[in-house]
Amino acid sequence: MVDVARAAGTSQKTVSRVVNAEPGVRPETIERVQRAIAELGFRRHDGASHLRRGTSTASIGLVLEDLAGPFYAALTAGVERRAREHGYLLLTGSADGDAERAGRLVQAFAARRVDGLLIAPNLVGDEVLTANLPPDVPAVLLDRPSADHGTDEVLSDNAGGIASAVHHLAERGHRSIAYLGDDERFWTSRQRRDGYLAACAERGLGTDGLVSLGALTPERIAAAVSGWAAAGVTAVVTGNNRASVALLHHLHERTGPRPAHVGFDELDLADLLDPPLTTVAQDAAGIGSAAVDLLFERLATPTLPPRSVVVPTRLVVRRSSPPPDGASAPPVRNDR
Amino acid sequence: MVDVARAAGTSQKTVSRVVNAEPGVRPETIERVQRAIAELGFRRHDGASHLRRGTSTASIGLVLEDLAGPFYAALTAGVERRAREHGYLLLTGSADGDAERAGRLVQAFAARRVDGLLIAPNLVGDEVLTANLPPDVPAVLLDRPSADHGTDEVLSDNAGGIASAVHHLAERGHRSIAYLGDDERFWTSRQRRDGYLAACAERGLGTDGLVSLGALTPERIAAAVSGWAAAGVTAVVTGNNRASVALLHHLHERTGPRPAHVGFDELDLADLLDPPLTTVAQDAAGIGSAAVDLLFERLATPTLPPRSVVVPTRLVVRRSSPPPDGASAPPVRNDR
DNA sequence: ACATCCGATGACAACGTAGTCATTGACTCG
DNA sequence: CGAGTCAATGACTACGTTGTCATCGGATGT
Repeated sequence: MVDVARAAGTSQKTVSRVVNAEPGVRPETIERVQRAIAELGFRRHDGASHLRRGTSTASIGLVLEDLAGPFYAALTAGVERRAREHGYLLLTGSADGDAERAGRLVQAFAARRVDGLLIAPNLVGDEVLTANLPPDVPAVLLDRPSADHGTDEVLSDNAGGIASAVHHLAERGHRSIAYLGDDERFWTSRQRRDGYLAACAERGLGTDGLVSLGALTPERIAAAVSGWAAAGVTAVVTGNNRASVALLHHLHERTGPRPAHVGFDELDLADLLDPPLTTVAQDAAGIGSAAVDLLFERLATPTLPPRSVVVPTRLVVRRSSPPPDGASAPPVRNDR
Repeated sequence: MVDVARAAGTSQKTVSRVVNAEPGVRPETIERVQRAIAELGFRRHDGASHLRRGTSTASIGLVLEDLAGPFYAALTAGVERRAREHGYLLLTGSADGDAERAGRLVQAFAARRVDGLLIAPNLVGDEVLTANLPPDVPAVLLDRPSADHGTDEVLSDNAGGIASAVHHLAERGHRSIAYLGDDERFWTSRQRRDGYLAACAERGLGTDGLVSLGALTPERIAAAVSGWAAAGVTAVVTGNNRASVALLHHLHERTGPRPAHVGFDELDLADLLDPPLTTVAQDAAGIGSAAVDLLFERLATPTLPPRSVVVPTRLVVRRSSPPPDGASAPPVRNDR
């Protein structure tokens, strides 16, 4: 600004006025200053401006597990869109399963004076995570609960989504429904398993020996599926898209009767599979924008009590979930 | 720092020394200062530090078309990982097809004094884009060429990738190979079409009436495919994953002989489709990390001439690209 | 005992910007 | 014609930090 002022023959303060479109500058002065700005290629230093004004940086930090997954990508897109609507910029970082890395990201974001943090890595333990959250920066947890519900959180309706899958299958006549979940370290994994158990209990369906949680190795899946077949299982619910894909791979490589299948998480090509996969679609972008909304509300009113938002899921019925052999025809369409 | 200094009974400068681990502070003083820091929850203001030091902000800005797509998500993950390895933070924003929005993002990033820009939106016209690039911030274009090659760029081997698809099909005995591409506004769309034309010419294959570029509406695809069938086409190459999916949908909903099909861009579930789709896989993460590498090289040596990096593609042969009827049958490999 | 040196520390300025307040000069009004 | 008003502008300072240089007290050497 000093250079511009010299070029325009004014003071630095007048340049500041022109840059910020403050009133009280003669039109011809504005003109001179703007010409000097254009000539010198001047651009205001936002950091210095924020420092002097004491205003916020108009930015938020998003910590993810891994940007490349479809769920996190859609979530990030939702966050970014809503943030941009408010004129905020988005800083992103992935923890990649490393709690220390997540902590460093949080520290780095806080040091940059982001206005708020959105925290989504689901591999990092609750204790580690909440212990590392700076107390002076508003944070919203995404797709994971706050340890003591002392922080705003946005969750998918995991239990309800799984329940909708179970009810859908039960209504089509399935009486023995199994659950294939991912590693128990994931909170969502445990949560969905519990949703499955609750829905089955509500329906009076047995679940003994029908739950398999753990790493999604081909061996484990083969063992689980063959055990279930022997036990008369006619339908399987998978707890996330990695489990769905793993089960699909298994079924793809083996012959024999195919259980009905509903997968949690939408798959991009679900309707091009054979058969098209019935899924419980999560609204990842909705989770992201809801989190940004919570954050802005807290920025406006810091005294708000911690809130928890549950984003509904949507059951997308396709053809992988027909009634079991011998059952009556389902309402929507009749397969096999 | 002033508050910390008061609490620790030192000067603010000594706090600065402790915070930056500068030598020449008595251990007990360090101890006192650190206790005060912990008590007050002090955290250094990185913005002020950068301002005073005159150093860079250790951040880069990434402008995308749309974060939610798998290509951009993988690209972003590659960028973020490499940036983090250098201790840099990543600012992201989506243009969503709006050139003005892309321009605003660039301006906002530049005002935040990012050290460099990575520009990937492929819907924004070259002229608009390059006109809006600030001359004083190093930029790398991703997956799109620089108008006059005056800027560093990282491109996928579009022509080579398409050529590998054409050669693969030709070697399996196809003599009439069609090309289904996305809207001609996309540079990659034109580029890949040209790659197809060149490869066919090299093989002596005709292409008259075998090229269809445009919006991927069901009507257009149906018209193109039925025309091609009449013309004796036995294989189709699709120019991006949206085209692949569109063609798959069309083939899925219709009966009759199925042309061999190779799709540009990997699909997550390509191997679960029926038949599993042969694809030309792009290394999106590789494009991202290569772009970051180019950027850091330019930051180190600003006088470097503009460079262009081409990231190779990889042909993933699956079962959707068998020889035409009448040729010998390949089980999994076996050509022609 | 005195000069010297050195480790530890603090005072001050400056990075680029914007808020506060004073100054200037032209203009209006009685 | 003098006082008052007002628009336009600039001088100065502070935001939180770090580089430079000065200061201070004690230990060392002769």
